[in-house]
Amino acid sequence: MPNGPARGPRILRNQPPLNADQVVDAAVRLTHRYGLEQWTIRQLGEELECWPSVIYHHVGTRDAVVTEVVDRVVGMVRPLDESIPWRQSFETTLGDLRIVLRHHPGVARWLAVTGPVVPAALRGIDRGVRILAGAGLGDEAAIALTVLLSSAVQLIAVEENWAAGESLSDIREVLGEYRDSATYPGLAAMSSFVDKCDFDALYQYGIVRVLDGIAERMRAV
Amino acid sequence: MPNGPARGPRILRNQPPLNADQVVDAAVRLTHRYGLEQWTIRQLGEELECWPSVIYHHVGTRDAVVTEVVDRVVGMVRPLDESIPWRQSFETTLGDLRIVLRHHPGVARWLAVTGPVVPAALRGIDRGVRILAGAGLGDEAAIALTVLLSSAVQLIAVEENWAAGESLSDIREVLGEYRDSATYPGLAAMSSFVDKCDFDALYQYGIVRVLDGIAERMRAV
DNA sequence: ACCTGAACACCGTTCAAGT
DNA sequence: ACCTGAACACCGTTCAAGT
Repeated sequence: MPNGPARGPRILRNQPPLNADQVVDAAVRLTHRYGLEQWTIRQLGEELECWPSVIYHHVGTRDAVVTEVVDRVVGMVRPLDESIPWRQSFETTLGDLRIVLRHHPGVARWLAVTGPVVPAALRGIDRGVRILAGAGLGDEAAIALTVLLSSAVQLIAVEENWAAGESLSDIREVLGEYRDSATYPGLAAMSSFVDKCDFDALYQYGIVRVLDGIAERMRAV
Repeated sequence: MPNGPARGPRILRNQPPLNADQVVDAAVRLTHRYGLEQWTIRQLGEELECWPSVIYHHVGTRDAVVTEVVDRVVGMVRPLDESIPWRQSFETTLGDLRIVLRHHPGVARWLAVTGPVVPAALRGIDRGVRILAGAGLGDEAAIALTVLLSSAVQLIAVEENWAAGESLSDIREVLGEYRDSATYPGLAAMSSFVDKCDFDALYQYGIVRVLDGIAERMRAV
């Protein structure tokens, strides 16, 4: 008998040929289940009941698969509405962005790190810049949208990370020691805030602060 | 003769024993040179002329070494000054933060992802919360500081990433195709903004927007 | 206490060979 | 065209053995 656990797929493919779409579909499923960086090419092969090399044949490297997954996920976000006031349009779409990204852990972090460089994001960026420019920001629209979007995905990434609590030094654990500290009242306040864990409020607060800053800038320009 | 390249350190240690500090020192050097996530335990062993297992003996896992590096780097940032107006104090320290983090690539991203959970950051957090609370934000100080800090490290991480241009789909390359697009004027504006690459301006703009938002909130509370 | 050196259980990726 | 299956060159980590 062969020793050790099976390395390849347990069931040999006796099925119609795979294509790139099916590979990315499976990768989106694994991302939903485990997170974008929590699955391996070998796991994806098991999900598809194929050898890892088949994935390379249809899509390419792991990075290429990941980029396709992000593109799919970003494509799920409802686009900005140009027929309503700029602020309301952004609040709606950014709220929807959070919902979609929370269903696909790790994608927010990827966007924060890599930037929104997938095809599905480009339409939204174009519209976002035009809306901000039209609302009075003019040439500053691009930089303002960059700040707004990177703040949004960063806040979602922070929230995912706090919720997971996977890191070596978990933030709640570290701050918990100062929960009732009289010598460090600031840390005590931060500790109780982190304990409450109100992520809706964190996201809302951050987005509103940036939007306020942008609105003020509109008045000044 | 032994085949293949040497796996272990080329020169055997004939030196005084190592300690944890020296291991972290070396890791800080490698971080400065290559970035926090660009060196391996084996490379660190070569830098120290020791076997990888020695690192585990003195410090622990790679994550533990990384956390120590981040602590050291955060400790280099000039602390918030409580004797000047809150806004000036933050602008100064956040400017210094950017300089320090840019000298140690990858640390900004680690802070963005993991949160400022290293000992060296706690004093700064305590002071930051107290300053904001005293300036009129009261109970909102903790959430506001969270938003401000996460925006700052995120903007620095973005800047490092754009400068490196390491990712599969480089942002300049992707946007470059729309540089003179008439059908996507928003993307054209974004492309020319990214091309200019004025990172000082990006950081400054983002920080000032968030500070403006916080200042407005102070007036409302 | 500190270091040696091999070994383990993973990775992503490549490639000649099969059908 | 698409899939097989082994192999390569890495990782982080562990551990018995040496001094």
